[in-house]
Amino acid sequence: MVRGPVVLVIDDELQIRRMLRLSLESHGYEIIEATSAEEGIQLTASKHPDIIILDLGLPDKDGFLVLKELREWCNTPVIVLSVKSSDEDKISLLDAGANDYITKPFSMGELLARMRVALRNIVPDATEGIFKTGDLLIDFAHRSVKLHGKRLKFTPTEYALLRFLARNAEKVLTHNQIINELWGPEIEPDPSYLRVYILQLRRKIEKDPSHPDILLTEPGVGYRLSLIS
Amino acid sequence: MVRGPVVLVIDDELQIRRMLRLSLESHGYEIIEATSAEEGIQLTASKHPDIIILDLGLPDKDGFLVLKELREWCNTPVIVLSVKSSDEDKISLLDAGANDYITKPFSMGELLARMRVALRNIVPDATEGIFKTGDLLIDFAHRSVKLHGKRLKFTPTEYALLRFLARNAEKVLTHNQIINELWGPEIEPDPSYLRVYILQLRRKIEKDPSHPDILLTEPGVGYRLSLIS
DNA sequence: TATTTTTTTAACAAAATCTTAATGAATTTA
DNA sequence: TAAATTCATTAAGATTTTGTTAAAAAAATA
Repeated sequence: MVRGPVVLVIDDELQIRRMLRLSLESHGYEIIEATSAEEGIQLTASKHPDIIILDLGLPDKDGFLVLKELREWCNTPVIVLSVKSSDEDKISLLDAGANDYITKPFSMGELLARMRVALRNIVPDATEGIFKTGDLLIDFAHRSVKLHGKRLKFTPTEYALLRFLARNAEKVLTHNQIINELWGPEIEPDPSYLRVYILQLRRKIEKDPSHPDILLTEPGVGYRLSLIS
Repeated sequence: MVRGPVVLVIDDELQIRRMLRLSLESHGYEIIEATSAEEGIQLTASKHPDIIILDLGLPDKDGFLVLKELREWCNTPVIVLSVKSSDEDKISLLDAGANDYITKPFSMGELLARMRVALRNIVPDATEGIFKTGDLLIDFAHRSVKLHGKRLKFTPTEYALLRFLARNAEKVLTHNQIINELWGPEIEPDPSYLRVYILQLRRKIEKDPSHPDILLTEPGVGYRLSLIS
């Protein structure tokens, strides 16, 4: 028996969940349901759905934040459902990583079609979930970094830098690319304090910070996180 | 200079084209316009746009057929614009390969956001941006150069020179062409230190730097990177 | 508010790169 | 063949970039 794609429906309204379950199952999908943001995030981590339908207006957390949190470590397609909303909301959700945005009431046929679009556009991502190089292990879902099995602490900026480098392992990232990623395009790209952060990361993850094995300098260009088997 | 993504707008209405051109250009896109389906298909083939905005209701051909035809040979993202339409039309267009569907009148912000979604979902072609000759392999996206699978280091100028030569493999490049590319047109074209860099490259990529196989001298003219199978 | 943590700035040391110049080898020209 | 031109090679000083430290400023936490 061929198992269809697994859909995670995150919605607190029973009506909608029931309706989606019926329609989706009759189209060969397998359904998982979450009734809160927290549960939704947990199920995403544990069940690895193929696609997520996220209703806005959950009781426990703003949909925008849910998406942001998900996108920190996974890029499963997300289709956002919402009663109605301003253009700004739509835009910010799409930019936060939503694949599509559908306004209620919607036609089931359209939702199904847009799900098919999202599923066929899946970007294969090698660095999903867990990253490993040498003795360093990063678990994006739990925002945890371990060296020799021992957990390390990172400030938000340090972690953002490490994550960006890890997501682009073996790729040379220019100073500007890194600064844009961390501080946004408005900030004057002054590499001077990028160096400070690089040093701080090296002090935490390298055996000998002045002779790095993992976080390498590419002189005149930027930095690169190397993959060590 | 960074060139923005190239957008092909296929629309017969001057008003819409003008509006899109203004907005998109102000957001850094480069615009190509087609006023008919036929022209749109031709321009897609000749100009290789990064994304296509296809208005339905073209005079010469049904939008659905245009999309079908495009999808036979290319998978550039297509966003469909349309005045209004039935759910079935939407669904059949999405299933025919459209990445998104927007109903007129639409908010420019939303169109831009959905374009960003479509552009970030593009699956990068792994073999694109990779150059190979003999045992030498250059990955432009990663800025990595490997010889026998071992990564080599290059200074910014060395890399710029190697990249320029590789991008123009088998072509004889004059001293002036190379110097213009690397140091800009203001610099007095003195070939003397181009030689220094050529030597440095040879030392890194050639088996026997004094009898180069790859980076060849064309006496009296310039240099050439040869392709070895 | 006081304390701690994190971010940002600034200054100097260290390292890498760029540029120049000088010399010998190879090639072309007279 | 000798002279002239072009090319290869080396090395060293100048310049730019990066590493490192420490302290001030800002933000978060108690």
